Amino acid sequence: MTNSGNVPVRHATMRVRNLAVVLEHIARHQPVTRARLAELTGFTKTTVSNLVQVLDGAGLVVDGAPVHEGERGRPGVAVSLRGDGAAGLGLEVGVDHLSACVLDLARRVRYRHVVTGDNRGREPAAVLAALAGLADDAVAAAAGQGLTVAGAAVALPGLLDRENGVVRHAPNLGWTDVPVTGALAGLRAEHDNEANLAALGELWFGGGARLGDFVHVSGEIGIGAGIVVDGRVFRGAHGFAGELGHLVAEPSGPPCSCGGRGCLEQVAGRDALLRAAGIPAGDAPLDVLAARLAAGDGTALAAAARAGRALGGALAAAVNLLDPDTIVLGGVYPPLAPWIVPPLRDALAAGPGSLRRAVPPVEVSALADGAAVLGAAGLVIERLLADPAPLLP
Amino acid sequence: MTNSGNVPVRHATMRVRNLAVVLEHIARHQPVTRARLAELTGFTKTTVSNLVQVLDGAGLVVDGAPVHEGERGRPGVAVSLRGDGAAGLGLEVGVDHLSACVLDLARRVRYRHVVTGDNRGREPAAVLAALAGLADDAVAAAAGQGLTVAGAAVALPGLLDRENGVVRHAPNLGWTDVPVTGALAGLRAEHDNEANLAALGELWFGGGARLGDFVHVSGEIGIGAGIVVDGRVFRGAHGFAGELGHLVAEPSGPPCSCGGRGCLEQVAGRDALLRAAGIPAGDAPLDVLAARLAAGDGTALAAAARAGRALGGALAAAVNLLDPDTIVLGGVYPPLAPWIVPPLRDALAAGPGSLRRAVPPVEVSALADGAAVLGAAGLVIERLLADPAPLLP
DNA sequence: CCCTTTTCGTCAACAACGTGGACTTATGTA
DNA sequence: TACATAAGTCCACGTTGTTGACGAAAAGGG
Repeated sequence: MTNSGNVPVRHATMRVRNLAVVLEHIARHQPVTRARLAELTGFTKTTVSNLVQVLDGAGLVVDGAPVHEGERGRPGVAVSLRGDGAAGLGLEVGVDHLSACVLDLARRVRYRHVVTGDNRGREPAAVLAALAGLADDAVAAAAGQGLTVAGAAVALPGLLDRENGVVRHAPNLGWTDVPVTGALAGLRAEHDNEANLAALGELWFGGGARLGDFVHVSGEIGIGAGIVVDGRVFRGAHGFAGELGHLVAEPSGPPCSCGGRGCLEQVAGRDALLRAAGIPAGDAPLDVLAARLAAGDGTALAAAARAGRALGGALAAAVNLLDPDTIVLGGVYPPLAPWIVPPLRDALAAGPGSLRRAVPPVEVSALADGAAVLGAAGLVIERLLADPAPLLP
Repeated sequence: MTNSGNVPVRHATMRVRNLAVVLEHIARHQPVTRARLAELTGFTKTTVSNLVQVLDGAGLVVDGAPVHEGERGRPGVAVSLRGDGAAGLGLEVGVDHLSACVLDLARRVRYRHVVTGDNRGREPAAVLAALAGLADDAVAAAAGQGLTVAGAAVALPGLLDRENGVVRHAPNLGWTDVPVTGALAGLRAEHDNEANLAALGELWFGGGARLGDFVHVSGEIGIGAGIVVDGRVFRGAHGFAGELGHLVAEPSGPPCSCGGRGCLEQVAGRDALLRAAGIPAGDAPLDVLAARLAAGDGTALAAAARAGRALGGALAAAVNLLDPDTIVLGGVYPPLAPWIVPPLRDALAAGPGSLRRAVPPVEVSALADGAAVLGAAGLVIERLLADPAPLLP
């Protein structure tokens, strides 16, 4: 009976929606004439003019120089997003870093800052205070470029209650039931899982034309998956969907903090991988791992192959249940891809699902660390473009 | 970049949408006064009156007797759906039956018919012709009650290309690349997987107030899952999501037609279960199985326990990836539930996912066979209620 | 160099639709 | 019988997209 999304529409609703339509097309096609916008949207030229006028009045767009699109005829006026208009702030609490990122309405990166430092031992309040400091710096830096931060999104590595802004359980930070709402003074903030936001980062900033249907594997200490369908994140009933890390990879494998046995992240997670490869904690252990793999170290190769097989098996289950178009590996995996992907592909192809059609291609994210912050900031922009009402006077 | 759903809104769009809002509220609250509709929807009384007038003109609703809701004041006029208005036709091609079902706009069952008979040996064309016959009978029967069938949906047991109306692969029917579009003369028909429609059947007709977030396990010869989130079916990128039957239940188990090994449906599917229990093909083998279980037959009990454990393991994976609120067992499982559910719950609870919160409750569908036809017909109604435009003059 | 063609953007009249308040009708209570 | 209360309708109005005409600005042809 729950048929959400069927809500009364009044004139004001119609207006906001149509403003969003025009704004999105402007964002997507950057310098665009009103005439072209009319073609793109299906509105009449008059309506486009009116809507653009409103957006202009709100300081979101500007008229630029005349441009010549066709062969003959009067040139149109290029409408563009204002570089000094609204912006979105992305923040990330990682296990070993905090980061911030500011995007303008065209999703161009305008500011970026990362602070490394282990957050595992610190009090949640101290971490959140440091994050708020980062946010203040970012807002100030944005203001220096004439940008007004209109909202924020925070990526957190754990299961969280988005409604109430509480981190329910973040095992790798050691957080349980930590309220995060209100940590950011005076900013409308939204909180989401790191894996979900990393997937959105891949959607908007990933190499090439990433279509809107994929599963992004976020390999960190834990392993999460961001499920993107038709350009939107699939979250399940409570927002906990995509917990790839606790699928069973080896039924009689090592015990996991979740109470299970042989969970994927005990085989293919960052720490498990390093342990199996015999690499001690230290500076840049992943670089060490990559070097040993390149050098042909047997222990390291075996660990990578085992991780690849385990990932492939878990992804076979994900393919059966979620039917993604593509699989993208992110997090710590890209540098290890040459050794992990082949066994992964084998396990994936051997697993069931071959019945239906070709197994989805496995790609490797070109994004370095920070897919999640980018996704977080991009999400703020997404929300603004979809509903510019808060930006109007 | 694919941000579907952001489409220009014009006056006509607004109207249709608002008509849908009012119509849905009428369907949901059956005899309702205009004043109450105004409260429910948030429209003014005037607007409600206008919208109801349009719906009345289209023959979708009627004014009934005056009703007295409050203590004092003028009584309101009860607006109801017309019993002799539009209807939805659901059809199902099962492995051993064909069935049809007609629902009115209030989703009341107005006609139902099942023809048993094995479809495995028959030509697809013959099966589809028989189905068309059933459809004709149903349309005629509906007409006899003053109902006009406005659309149809067909449930099919296999993977299908919904865009083009082609059954890509239905292993249990032996169909491959069978076009099903056009089989139904003069009816706008939609085709969908049996598991998806059975889940919708459970949503609309299942016992009690079934919330809009659950996974419905459709246990037949194959095992499919219908994933319902916020009242809508999750289909994945190509419409193949929910293929629970080919998750690996026993890594070194029996080979499967999909090319894998130890697939869930080779352990917990109908035929696998009967085979393991030592029950030969014959009349009502499931009744035989239930009887032997009740009698304490060791072989049967072992088979059921094994199936339960396998289901629990597969569902643990589904819980991690999909985060459902509830799990509902349907298809052949309800009569076997006393023997299958306990080991299933154990395996589900032991499996990972316990980290996040309580494991979702496992419920048993109260719907006998035919959840899929009901879901199919209900889907047609859903579409009509969400967009009554085709019904307007 | 002027004139025609083509395209862009705007303006004014118009139409669709929800809103607000007044008005009528029907019921109950004092 | 008088008054309060609630349901439903009527009419003037505001908002918003549409239609068609018009002026503006460029390119090509004679």
